[in-house]
Amino acid sequence: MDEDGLISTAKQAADHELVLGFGRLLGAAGRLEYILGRAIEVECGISHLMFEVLLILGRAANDGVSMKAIGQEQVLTTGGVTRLVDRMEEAGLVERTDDPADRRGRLVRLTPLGERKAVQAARVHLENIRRHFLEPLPESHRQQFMEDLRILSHTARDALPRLR
Amino acid sequence: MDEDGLISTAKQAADHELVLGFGRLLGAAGRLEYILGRAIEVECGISHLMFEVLLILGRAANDGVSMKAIGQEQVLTTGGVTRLVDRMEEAGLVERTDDPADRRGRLVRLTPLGERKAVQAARVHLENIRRHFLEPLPESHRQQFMEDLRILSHTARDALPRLR
DNA sequence: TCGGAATACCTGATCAGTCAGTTACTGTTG
DNA sequence: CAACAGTAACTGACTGATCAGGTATTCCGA
Repeated sequence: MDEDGLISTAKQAADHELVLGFGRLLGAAGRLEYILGRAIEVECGISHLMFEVLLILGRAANDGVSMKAIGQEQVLTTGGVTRLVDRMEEAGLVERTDDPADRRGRLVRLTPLGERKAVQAARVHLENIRRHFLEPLPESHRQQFMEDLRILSHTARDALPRLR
Repeated sequence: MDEDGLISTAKQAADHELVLGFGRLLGAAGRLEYILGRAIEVECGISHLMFEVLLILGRAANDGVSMKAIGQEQVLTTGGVTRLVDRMEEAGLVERTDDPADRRGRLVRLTPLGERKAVQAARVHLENIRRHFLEPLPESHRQQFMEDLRILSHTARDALPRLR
C-alpha cells in the first residue's frame, strides 16, 4: 500500500528535496511570466498572445508575416493562430491579405491602430520587466542574469515541441 | 494616419529596440516554462497544474491542504481549483475530505497513486530542468542564476494579483 | 507532366480555464 | 444572541486554447 509515501526511502527523499527546490524556481519563472502577461491584459486590454503577435509584426515592419511564421514564433497550433488573428482582425489591430507568392498563404500586417497598441503595450511591458525582473536583483547580477536568459532563449527555441 | 509605424520617431525607435530585446527574454522564460510543462504532460500524462498540486500536497505530507491554499500557491481562481481537483480526484490522484476545523472547507490529500505519480513526474521534471535550464549555461554562471531565480520567486509571490 | 506527399490555413468538437453569482458556514459587533 | 459582513467551495455561462480532420495549393520525383 506504500503508506510511507513520498519520502519512504533515502533516495526518494533526496529527489524530493531537489524537486521541491527546483519546483519553486519553475514556479517563479511561471509566475513572473504570468504577472507580465496579466499586466498587459489589464493595462492595455489585449491578451499576452496578441501582444506577442504585435511585436512579431512590428519587427517585420510592413512586409507582412505569414500565419505559419506567427505560429512558429509563438507556441500555438495553426488553429490557434487562425483564431487569434481572427480576434485581432475583429479588434482592428491587424489585417490579412493574400500572399502573392503562395496562394495558400495569407500575410498579416499591423494596422495603424495595431502599431499604436504595440507601442503602448511595449511601454507597459518594459516598465513591468524593469520592476519585476531587474530591480529585485542586486545591481551586480543584472547584466549576467539578462545574458543567461538570452542564452536560454536560444536553447528554448531549439527544444520547442513541434505543434501542428 | 501614422503610416510611419512603430519606429516613426527616434524615441519610439529606442523603445522598440528595448522592447524587442526584452520581449525575447520574456519569450524565453515563457517558452522554458512551456517546455517543462509540456514534458510533464507528454511523459507523465498529467497537466503541469496537476503536477504543481502534487508538489504542494507532497510538501504538506499527510496533513491535507485546503482548496483555498492550493489556489493561493498557484495562480488559479477558486473555480479553477475546484475543477482541477475534480479531475485529479477522478484520476485517483487525490482525495477530498471535510475539514473538521471549518465546515465550509475541504482538505485535499494525496492518494498512494498520487504519491507515486508525484515522484515519477518530479524525476522527469528535474531531468528537464537540468537539461534546459542548467546545462546550457556556462558552469560559472549556474549558481548565481539559480540564486537570482530564487530572489525573483519571492518578488513574484508578492506581486501576484489577487484572484477570486 | 502527372500523381501523390507536403504545406498553409481553416473548422467542428472538446477541454480547461475565467468570471460572476450562489450556498453554506464563520466571525464580529451592537 | 441576532443580524450581517466575510469566507470557502461550488456552479453556469463563457472564452480561448487544442486536436483531428478538411480543402486548396504547391512541390517533387518517376
